[in-house]
Amino acid sequence: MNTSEFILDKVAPIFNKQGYIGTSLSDITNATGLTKGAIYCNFSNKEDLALKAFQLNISIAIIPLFKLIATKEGSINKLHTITNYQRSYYNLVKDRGGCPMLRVGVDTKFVNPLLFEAAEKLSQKFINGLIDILKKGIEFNEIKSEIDVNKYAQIILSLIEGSSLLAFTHNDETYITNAMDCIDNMIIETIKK
Amino acid sequence: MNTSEFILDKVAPIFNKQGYIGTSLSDITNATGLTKGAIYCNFSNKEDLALKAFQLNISIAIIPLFKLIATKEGSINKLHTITNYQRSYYNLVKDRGGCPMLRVGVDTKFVNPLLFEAAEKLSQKFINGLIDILKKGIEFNEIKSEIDVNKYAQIILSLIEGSSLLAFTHNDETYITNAMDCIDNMIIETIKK
DNA sequence: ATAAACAAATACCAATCGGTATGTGGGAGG
DNA sequence: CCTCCCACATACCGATTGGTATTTGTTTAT
Repeated sequence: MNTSEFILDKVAPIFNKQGYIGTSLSDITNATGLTKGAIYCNFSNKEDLALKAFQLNISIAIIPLFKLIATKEGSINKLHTITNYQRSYYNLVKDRGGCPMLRVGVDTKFVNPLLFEAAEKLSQKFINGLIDILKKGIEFNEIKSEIDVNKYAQIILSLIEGSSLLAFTHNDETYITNAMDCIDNMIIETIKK
Repeated sequence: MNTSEFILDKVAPIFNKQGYIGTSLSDITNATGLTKGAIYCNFSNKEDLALKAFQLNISIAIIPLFKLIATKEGSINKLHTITNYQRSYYNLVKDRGGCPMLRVGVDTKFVNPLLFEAAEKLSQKFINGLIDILKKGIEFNEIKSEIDVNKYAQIILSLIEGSSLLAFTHNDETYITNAMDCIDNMIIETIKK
């Protein structure tokens, strides 16, 4: 692990907990034990560091899910893979300050266009992935053809993000497990053939 | 409208857009046209101002829903009142930076315990209200007695908050309307007798 | 052996942060 | 008419902000 990776490893959870503006250069130097000289030798500025910290956070929290889905066959199976992944999501990100997509999405919209765009794109990628799963499910006769794929994709992601938010505001994992139960037992049951 | 109210009126949307740390005293003086002397004459400090700005934001965005529910009779009717209110929520808060409960919930957890506690309590009040509606629905034979009231309360609020988040990250109101359709057509239909 | 290249530390910068102490002008009460 | 009071403005405070220029120390290549 080189110095850049070391810095990101120490700093990514802080950015996710305190936000972009809420994380100062002294927070960063304190956490790493390095000086500003070292930070600016490895990153062009605070925004660059924050963006790469966000990428590290999602590479731990969200990208593994995308990769996991890709290995699975069948739309219903892929959807259950998502809910199953999400059931351990609370423990996965609890020490890192919660869902990074959620954090950056609300935190940076009016404050940092670059970071917000990254969160927006990731969220759109998630939606597109869900739409793709549903469309393929219709194509391969797993899912009813009359359903609005866009609508169900939005509902599923709303449940995922909303339950993640509430789980962390109340320190209560059951928000996530109950929301995933809803997807498994109600939503998937009504859309599948 | 006195000076305190004038300040809060100008400042509350800014706090909701930029967050607690992201809103500086100069943001506040610029927005109001007043000086720091006037600000600190009406509020004891920045935290006090932020807390009262949050209370103003929820008095516009969320409290009206609570009051509206109280005027309605019947659990199913109350639930539809919530989804109906939420369908105009995007336009209600779009110029104010989105849902204040969501904003403060993610923004202040590791940064400002006082503000976070306020958001946490409001969120819990929302959940308790939902639980109460569901329990009364069971009591008065509107809702199936075997359902887990806590679970459905969590699911409904997850859909509300999650769809609000996504609507604002993508500037797309349909996230909310589709999530409310889900509550109206799927969730309420499966829990009612 | 020496010089170039590099990463990191040190020292420093103007600007801004939240907050306070003092000044001031205008309205109310005697 | 005077004085007190109070809301707000002005001026100022130390601390911290993000960022940079320079220095130091080590490694590498010639």
